[in-house]
Amino acid sequence: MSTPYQFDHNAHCAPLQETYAHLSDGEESGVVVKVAGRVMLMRTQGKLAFATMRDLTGEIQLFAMSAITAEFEEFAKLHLGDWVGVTGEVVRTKRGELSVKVASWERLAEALHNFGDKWAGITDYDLRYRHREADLWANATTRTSLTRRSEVLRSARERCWAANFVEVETPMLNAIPTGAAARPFSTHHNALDSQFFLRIAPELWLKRLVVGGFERVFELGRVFRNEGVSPRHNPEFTMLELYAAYWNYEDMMSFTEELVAGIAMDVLGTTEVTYQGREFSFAAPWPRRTMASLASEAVGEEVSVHTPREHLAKLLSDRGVEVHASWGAGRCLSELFEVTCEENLWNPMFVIDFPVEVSPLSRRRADDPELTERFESYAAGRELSNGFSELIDPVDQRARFEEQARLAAAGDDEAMQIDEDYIKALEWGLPPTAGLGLGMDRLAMLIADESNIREVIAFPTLKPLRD
RNA sequence: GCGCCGGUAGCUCAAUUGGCAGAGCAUUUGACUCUUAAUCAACAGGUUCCGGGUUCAAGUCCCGGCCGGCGCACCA
Repeated sequence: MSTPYQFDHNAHCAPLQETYAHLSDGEESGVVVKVAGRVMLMRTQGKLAFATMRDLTGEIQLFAMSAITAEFEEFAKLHLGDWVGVTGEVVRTKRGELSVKVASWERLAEALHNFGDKWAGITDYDLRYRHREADLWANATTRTSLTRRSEVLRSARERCWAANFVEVETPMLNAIPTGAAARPFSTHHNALDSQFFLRIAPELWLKRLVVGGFERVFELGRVFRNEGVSPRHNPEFTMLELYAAYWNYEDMMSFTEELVAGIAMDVLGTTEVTYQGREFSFAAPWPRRTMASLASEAVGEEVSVHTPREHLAKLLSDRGVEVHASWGAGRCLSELFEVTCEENLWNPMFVIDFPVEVSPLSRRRADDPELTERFESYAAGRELSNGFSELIDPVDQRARFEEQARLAAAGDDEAMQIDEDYIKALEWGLPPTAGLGLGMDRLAMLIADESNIREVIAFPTLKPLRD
């Protein structure tokens, strides 16, 4: 059966429901519209048929009568899920349901599979994730969560544009995977006969653009990390990274809290959110606490990056953490913070002043060179963003990279590699600059009130089926 | 990668101690001029994820594999 190549629809369900809310039972509007969508339910009754049709915006009933509907018998045999285009008058039935009284109709496409049980929908995770197109019709929460994600991305972009950040794109195929501590995916370019890695962060490229004179840049894009899959981790995820010349990390924290609160405002109309049954507020300002003070509070004694390394190591092993020989006091303090504090940080908060040992791209604090001007924001027990005053000194940067290379040699497969091109870029002069990386999937989870990252990713990474 | 749990009709789910593999919806056929998950009647629908094993008998017990959920690890 051939189907049309085109259909001129001129109305959507939800606006019709609104426009004709005043029609009383049995009243006819006299207005003919053309609507299109999928048949979700069908109730036939002899020479009448009632279908529930859904489009992007909502649902409306299609009211067919053998007396006035062309090809009535065929209409009554439509399958659940079939796409139809319908021309008819907007009426309200005697029983009060706003309807399009079908004069003529066309089947635009046939659905060979249904969209699950018409009451329970589709619940099987495997089916939902592998065939999101069906899940989207079967489950309203899938539609709202993915829509929220889209709105979060739109809001973030518009707010960056409004703050005079220029949107740029940097390479995803990188000869050296760098800018974060993570294991990369590798691939091969045939014509160049070269190994490439999918980027784990766009950070160094973006700072090179600042060297080049773009004072404010941002990139909203995918990064790839070859690590575990969990309800909070997808191998490819979306990060907003931005850099502002002449700012320090204090400026960037202010921008971050305003940005996130603004996104919540744009998408939800409020900064007060309920996540998994617990409330919190995105409203700025967010508290700023040093890592050392939070860790001290948690362990019940004063600790800092200057606490003897062996004492920090003991506090860690007391808590069941295996301490590696290569860890210095800074790494130990950072680990101590993570095991004692991280998951308790429910309300949005900035954790600041990270040890230089775990921050190879951050600028040292002027008053304490063992610490950096670095922050991470936390909400609902999860890291949401990471930012710092950028290290602009090429000599110090080379020393940091060399330290990373030593860690790599000692078996740390997430340590960074030395990037000579980046050091050369710094030698041309990076002005004082602050940067931010914000995990957009995590933010979308908070906004959409989803506990699994896959619910805010249309097609999450799954193991291919094989046999 | 490790641990726990799960996989039964297209979808949602049953199946007692190891004892004939079932229901609702969808599909097919029929009835019905105001239905709302319409209703009523009937037909059909199965490699119980895959492969071995134990047993008179396996959806159920054992071993291996595949895929998924959750937790841990890694990480954002």
